[in-house]
Amino acid sequence: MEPDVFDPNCGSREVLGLIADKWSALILYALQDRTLRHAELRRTVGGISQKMLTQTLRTLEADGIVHRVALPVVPPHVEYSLTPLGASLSPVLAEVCRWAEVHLPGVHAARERRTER
Amino acid sequence: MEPDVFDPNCGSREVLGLIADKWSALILYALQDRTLRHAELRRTVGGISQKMLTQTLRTLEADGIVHRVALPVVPPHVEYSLTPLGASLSPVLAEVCRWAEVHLPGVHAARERRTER
DNA sequence: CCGTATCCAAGAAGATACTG
DNA sequence: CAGTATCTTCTTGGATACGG
Repeated sequence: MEPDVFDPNCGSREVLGLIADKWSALILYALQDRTLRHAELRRTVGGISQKMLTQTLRTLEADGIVHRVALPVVPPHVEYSLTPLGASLSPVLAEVCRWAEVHLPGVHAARERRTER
Repeated sequence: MEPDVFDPNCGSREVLGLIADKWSALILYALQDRTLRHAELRRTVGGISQKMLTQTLRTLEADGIVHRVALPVVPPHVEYSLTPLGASLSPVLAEVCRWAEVHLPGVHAARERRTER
């Protein structure tokens, strides 16, 4: 039985949903090859609210993508890093982010071609 | 001025949003290196409604990712294919889809480790 | 065959305030 | 510092019916 993202009943569809949200890709991109604390992540990923950061991190953690370490000190010190599974996904999403950065002019050009009609 | 997906005011953020929806990645994946008609696309991408298919195609078209050709015949015959811009994005998203298919077991395993506690 | 229009439900996401 | 809780707003997406 082969996984098939085109099959709506296949679990890989949910996995796709994992990254088809507003923040996951950015967080994974930020965490590739480094460990960041909660506040650092929040500063890196511009515009994310604390709620969405925590929420997204929890989901990624539950799916084995992100590893969370809470040091029992006061004030709290929590570190986030990628699991091996996350490390395998990160470069793929980083590619998507890079594509967005590189082809931004192309998309803008296309949008303007539309509006000038 | 360099594009930066971490900057909430940078246009590349919108571009990311382009693909951070439920269907774009699947449609792009389905269209890589082939032309499909509306109904064929709908059959290929399992579970998509006609509304979401049309809506997503329109957005992709406006952003210069998908090319639409409507042949003036009765009954209508409409073909969708990728533009060069779309062709540059397609392999990146295909990677994401393939990752989802390949690492599905890993994600499931992580989820089960959680629930057994 | 392909597309549009409308209505409706569910969930995403932001703002704010509060706790160990 | 990190996280939770609650409330409200907005968007997404599905169902359905109709039109060229």
